[in-house]
Amino acid sequence: MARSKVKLAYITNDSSRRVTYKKRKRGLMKKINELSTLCGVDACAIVYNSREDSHPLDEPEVWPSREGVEKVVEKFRKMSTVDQSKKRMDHVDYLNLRISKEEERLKKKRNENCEKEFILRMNDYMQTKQLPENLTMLDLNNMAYYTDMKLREVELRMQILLDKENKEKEREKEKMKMMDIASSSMGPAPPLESPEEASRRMMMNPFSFFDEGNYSSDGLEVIIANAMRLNTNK
Amino acid sequence: MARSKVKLAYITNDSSRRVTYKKRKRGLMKKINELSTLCGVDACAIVYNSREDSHPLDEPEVWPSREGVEKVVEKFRKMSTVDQSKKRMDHVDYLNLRISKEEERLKKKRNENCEKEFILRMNDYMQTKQLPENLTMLDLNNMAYYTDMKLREVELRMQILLDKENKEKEREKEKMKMMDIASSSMGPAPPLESPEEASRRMMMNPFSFFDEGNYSSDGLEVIIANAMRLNTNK
DNA sequence: AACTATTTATAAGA
DNA sequence: TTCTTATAAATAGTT
Repeated sequence: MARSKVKLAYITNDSSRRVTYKKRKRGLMKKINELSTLCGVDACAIVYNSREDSHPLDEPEVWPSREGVEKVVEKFRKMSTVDQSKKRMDHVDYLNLRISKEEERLKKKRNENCEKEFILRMNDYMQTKQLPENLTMLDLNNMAYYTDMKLREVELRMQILLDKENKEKEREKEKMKMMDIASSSMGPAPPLESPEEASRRMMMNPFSFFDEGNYSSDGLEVIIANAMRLNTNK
Repeated sequence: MARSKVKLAYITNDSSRRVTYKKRKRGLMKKINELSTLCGVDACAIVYNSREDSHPLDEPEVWPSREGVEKVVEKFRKMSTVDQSKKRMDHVDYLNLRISKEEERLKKKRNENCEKEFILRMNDYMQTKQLPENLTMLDLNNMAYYTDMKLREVELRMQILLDKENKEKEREKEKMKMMDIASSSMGPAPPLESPEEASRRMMMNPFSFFDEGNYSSDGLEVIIANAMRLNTNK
C-alpha cells in the first residue's frame, strides 16, 4: 500500500512475502486489539504461517490468547446453531458486497475523471484566448455547462456579499431608530433575490455518461437533452 | 485515527461506538482477506457484536466463512497441543513486546526533538549574527558539534566534486594516450584524500542524553567527554 | 451515508 | 534484517 499500489495476489517472491507477512500480521493484530477495546466486543483471530520460514517468537499467531480463542469459538458455535440463518455473512457474500461497492466507486471515479479532464482542456482554451477548430458538439455543450456553473458561483458570491451589506444597513437603521425614535420611518428594504431563484437556472451535470449505460454513445442524446434544458432554463 | 487521535479505550457514546464498530469491522475483514491472499496462509477471524444494535446482514461476523473458521480452529487445536511451547505468543507477550518497542521509539523521538530544538536555536543565533549572553557550556559544546558537522558536510561535498574532476582528467588523459601513444607518459595523479581520512574527525553526537540514563544530569559529564573528544580529534 | 483532514499502515529502498 | 520514507489506506469527526 505504499511506494506503490500492490495487486491483491499471492506474493511469489519468498523474501518479500515473508516481510509482508510479518508486517501485515502485526498490523492485523493491532487492529483486532483496537476493535475489541474500542467497541467492547469479543473477538479472536488465528493466522497460520504453515511454512517454517518464520521465527517462532516473531509475532503472535493468535489473538487475544489461546484460551480467548477457545472461548470465542465456543460462543460462536453455540450461537451459529441458534440463529444461523439470521446472523451470518460468509466469505462469498462478503466478496459480492465488496465487488458491487467497488463497481460503484469505479463509476464515480470515471465520472470525476471525465470532468477533470474536461476542465483541464477548458483551462487550456482559456489560456490561448480562442477556441480550437476541432471542437465537437459535445465539447461545446460541456463548455456551456462549465461556464454556467462558474457564472453561478460568481453570482452566489455576489449574493452573499449583498446579503451581508443589507444586514449591515439594517443594523445601521436600527441604531438610527434607537438614537432618534421620532424620526420618519422608511419602508422595508426591497426583497432580496431568493436563493431558490438563483439556483433555478441549475443545469444537469453532463459528466455522467457512466451512470446511464451509454458508455460508447457519441453523446448526441446528451447534447439534445442539455440543449433543451438550456432553452427552458435560460 | 483521523480528524483526531483517539484514546484506545471503550467508546461510551452509543451511536459513535456503533459507527466505529461497523467501520473497523469492515476494515479488519478486508485486512485479513488481504493477508491470507498475499501470503497464502490460513487465517480466520470472529468478531461478535453481542448487542442487538447492528443490522443482521450488515457486515460479516466471521472470515472467511463458518466452515473456514472451523477448519482453521481444528488445525490450530491440533498444532497447539504438539508444539505448544514453541509457536505461541499470547496477548500478554504481545503487549509486552509492543510496550518495549514503543519505549524504544519514544527514546529515539526524544533525542530527535532535542536535536531539532537545538538546531532551531542555532539558526536564531546565525540570523542575529552574534551569540547571546546567556549561553551555557552545554550550548557551546553543542554548537561546536553542530558547526563541525556542517563543516564536514561541506568538506564531503568538496571531496565529491574533486573526485569527479579527477576522474574527468583521468579520462582526458586516456583519450590523449589513445590519440598519441608515442607521447611522453606522465606519472599517476597524486592520491586523493581518502574518505576515511575525511571522516576521522567525526565527533560523537551529543544529542543522546536519553540513551545513557542521565535524564536529569546537568550535562557536565557530557561536556567534559565531548571536550576530550574535541581535543583528540582536532 | 458521503466527505475530508488526519492518522496509520506499509511497499520499496537504504 | 531493521530503519526510513513516500505513498496508499483507514478512519474520526462533520455535514
